[in-house]
Amino acid sequence: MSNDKLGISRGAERVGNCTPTAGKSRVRDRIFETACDLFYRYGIHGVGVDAIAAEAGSNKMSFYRSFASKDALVTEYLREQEREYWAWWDGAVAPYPDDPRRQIEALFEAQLEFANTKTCRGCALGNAAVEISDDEDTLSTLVREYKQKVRRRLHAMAHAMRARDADTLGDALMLLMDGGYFTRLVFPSSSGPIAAALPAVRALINAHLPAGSPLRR
Amino acid sequence: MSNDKLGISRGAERVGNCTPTAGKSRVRDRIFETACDLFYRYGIHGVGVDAIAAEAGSNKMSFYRSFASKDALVTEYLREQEREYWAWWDGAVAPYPDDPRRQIEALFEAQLEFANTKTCRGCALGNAAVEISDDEDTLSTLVREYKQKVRRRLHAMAHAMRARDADTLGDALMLLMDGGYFTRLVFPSSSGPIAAALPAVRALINAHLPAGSPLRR
DNA sequence: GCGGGACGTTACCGGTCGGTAACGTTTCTG
DNA sequence: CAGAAACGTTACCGACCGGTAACGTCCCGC
Repeated sequence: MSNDKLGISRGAERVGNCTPTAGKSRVRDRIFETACDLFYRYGIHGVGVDAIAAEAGSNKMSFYRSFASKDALVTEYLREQEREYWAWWDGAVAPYPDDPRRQIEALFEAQLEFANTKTCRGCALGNAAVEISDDEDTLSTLVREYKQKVRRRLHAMAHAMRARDADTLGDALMLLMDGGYFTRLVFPSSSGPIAAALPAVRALINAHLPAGSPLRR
Repeated sequence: MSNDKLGISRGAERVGNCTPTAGKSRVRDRIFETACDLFYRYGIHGVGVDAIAAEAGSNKMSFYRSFASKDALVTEYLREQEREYWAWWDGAVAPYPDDPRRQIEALFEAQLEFANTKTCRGCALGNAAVEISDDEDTLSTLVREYKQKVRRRLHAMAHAMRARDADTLGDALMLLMDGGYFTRLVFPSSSGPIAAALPAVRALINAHLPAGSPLRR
């Protein structure tokens, strides 16, 4: 009777010999994924470690064997969100190398697509900025540096287009993007103002390109 | 027989036979103002009733003599924020009746001015949307109706300008405005992207006005 | 088969949360 | 002046918070 009838079905991914560095604790990953999900849905202050561990099918003690504190988990959560965000960004931009205008449009197209998903609750890092106070140093600097990086990237893309007032254009793009995330919290799917981002982006870019630019459309 | 126990006096209106000591700082008002300040600065979930009462120089018991629950206080806080917001809006718009374009620009000028204040922490109602979950019905509907009203007003102003694609223009303005509030949480004073809102607004309006419109600038 | 690491379980800690009871004290007013 | 609001103070409640100790159990690699 090798039939495993336990309620919690462990994955069958335990194949062959496990490399000592790869077979890290499985509970930790489950807890972390659950934490990311709950933090994004209910906010950092709205979820306790007990709820996280329970939702992951574990318990608080196992949680504290994998994470030094809730704060450490939150930090890791924010870092993971940033990592995924840049992967998403690069993925949206990759099909159009050397075409900064198309890249920007692709970014806002991808954002609209994301806003259409049911699980979308705006920008995780931006939402964290609302919850955390300025005196929480490690968290707030993490969020601030993320936002600064977004800004720099948009500035760089505007410059690559040879736009006049490129920084101002980049800032305006950032306002449209963050405004989309912000309004998405209230307006379901893409029925809200976020649908107007892409046409606004196109109009703004045209307004910042010289009359004879080949990028005008 | 009818002994009025727990008579919620509710008597906030000093109208009528006004006693000469009108305007005495009632505890309820002090608590409420303190709560509004703390909620705005540290978030709704970040402040407890004990801290509110203490900061107002009172105590928890007196708090619960004036408010049925923390939830009731939060509801009143959001309503007050909305009231102040529309007063601010009307004040910014009032100098330019029958000039919708100038009204919109005045709104964004006022927003930039507000962003320059030290106490600015973005949009109170919008921040609340991040903190509260969708299943908190009264709060979330309050915020949603507020945002819908903002959207309708911007649509109306865009229509009043005889803009083509007026709703899209109004939505884009909303994105710029909310993006300004959102980014202000991270970028201090008006050194952030919010400074680019006004030029973007002007460019977008021009792009939505017919070639011969007298409102083009 | 044996040791050890990963994991579950229970109990507990001090603190804070929203909320209440009972009782004094001040202050205004009829 | 007397009464009654309005307000302050202390103590308490159950629940939950982040975090820890001790112990039991399983399972894997040697």
